[in-house]
Amino acid sequence: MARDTLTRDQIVSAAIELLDADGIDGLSMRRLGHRLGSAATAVYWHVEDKDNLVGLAADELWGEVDLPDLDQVDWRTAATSMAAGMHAMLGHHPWLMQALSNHPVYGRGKARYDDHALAVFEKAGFVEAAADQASATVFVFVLGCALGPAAEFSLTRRLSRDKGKPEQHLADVAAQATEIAAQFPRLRQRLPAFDGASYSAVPDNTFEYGLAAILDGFESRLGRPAPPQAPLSHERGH
Amino acid sequence: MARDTLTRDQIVSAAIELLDADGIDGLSMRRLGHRLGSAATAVYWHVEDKDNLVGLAADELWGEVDLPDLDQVDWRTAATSMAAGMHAMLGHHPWLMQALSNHPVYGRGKARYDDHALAVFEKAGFVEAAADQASATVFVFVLGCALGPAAEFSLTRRLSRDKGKPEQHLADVAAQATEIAAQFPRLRQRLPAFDGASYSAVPDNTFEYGLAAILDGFESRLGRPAPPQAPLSHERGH
DNA sequence: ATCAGACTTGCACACCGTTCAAGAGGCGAG
DNA sequence: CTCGCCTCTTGAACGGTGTGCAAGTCTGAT
Repeated sequence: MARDTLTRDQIVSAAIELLDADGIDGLSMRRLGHRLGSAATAVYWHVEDKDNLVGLAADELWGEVDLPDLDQVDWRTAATSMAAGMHAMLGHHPWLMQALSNHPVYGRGKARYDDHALAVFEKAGFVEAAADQASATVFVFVLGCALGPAAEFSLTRRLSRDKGKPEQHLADVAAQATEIAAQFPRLRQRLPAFDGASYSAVPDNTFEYGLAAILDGFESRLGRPAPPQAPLSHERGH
Repeated sequence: MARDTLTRDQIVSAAIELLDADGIDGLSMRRLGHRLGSAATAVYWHVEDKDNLVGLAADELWGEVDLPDLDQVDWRTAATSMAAGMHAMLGHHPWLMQALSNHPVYGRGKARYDDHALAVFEKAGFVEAAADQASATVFVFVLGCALGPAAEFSLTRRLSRDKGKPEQHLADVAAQATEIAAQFPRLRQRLPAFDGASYSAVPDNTFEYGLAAILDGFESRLGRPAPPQAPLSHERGH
């Protein structure tokens, strides 16, 4: 074995560092190679693809979320803890949302998380498919929570690359905001961030609020047998 | 005014067609120019940026979601209808998730949707910030639901570009799946799609199920005064 | 000492978003 | 009619990207 030979793990963790620092656009194979002290194309021996690489990176991070001990806590705190862990993880690595929207992640780390989540809802008393659905519901909710911040992060990174742009962008957003405020008085009244800065329809504590609401819904559902429900139409009428 | 001059609207709708057909990687300025019968760079006179362009496209689509008449239906059906409209829209344009994770969308169309959603939850009886939070909760949930399909779409598009890859990818996924199934028996038992194809932890009807659960949670919340709730820690302990 | 294989390298290709100076075309003023 | 202006388009060019490929280097076993 050559003295200085690359490792898949080395590559992945270097990639994660680059991704955390500069977002998904900041990771180029050449930069990664430079970081590793190797030629850019050396990576291709250990990893099939760039997509594959960020997939590995993503799965690595899934594996690092710590999981609650189900014998120690009730299902609701367990679920809350798992959601919080995932939420925090997505917050620390905003590029993940871009990665996940580009390429599905199947991997050991992700499976580990899913498995534990399933166990939580089985413990709660959900039977069969209901456990899958309940688990997926909070999973999907947490993902959605991460989207806004991820977009903001990505935008900020991009703006800070060419300086001078930020203030022009702020001006654009402010103009947009006042135009919108004029047309939709309810929005102006509600969203305090409407005078300039950034306007987001998602308040900061949506995660806590929404998660609590979802778990409330689960509890009320566990009390009574599940009512039959017709699927909604996914097609827009016109 | 020159006879054949480009319009912002022309550009945006052409961009949407390209995006729908080939995903976000399939939209290149040169292809767009070709489609419009112009040079690639002509677009830059009407639009600042590529990011800007897909932002406009996204907002256009927000504007096309049809909104329920709040005088005709109760709040729960209204909320369900709005969520379904958004869900369908995201399903028809899978590239949107990638766009949204890359660049926040502020625009008239989005504002219109947000405003109406707010009205729904005001009608439901949510007061002040609670309306924002409730609205944001289902918003964020629907976004999360769209992530998986979006990723799948993007992957499929990419695979079908270079042929021969698809079957190799399927083989990889299948191998991965059996390895995972061996390690996590609970997952194998639960997820039927584990024998090959694609493995997703999110069942098909998660949208209907989760939405109903969320709205259940809202109803139980509307019944009693909101309990005080401490914010969860966003930091991982270590 | 030799040979096979594991790994690395540099070059090359095709494509990308974007800039910019130069050009073309219609329109109002003279 | 014609001139100049302003709006809009163009083609070339730049620096960057992911990746394929033939050639090279190093290491450990024979």
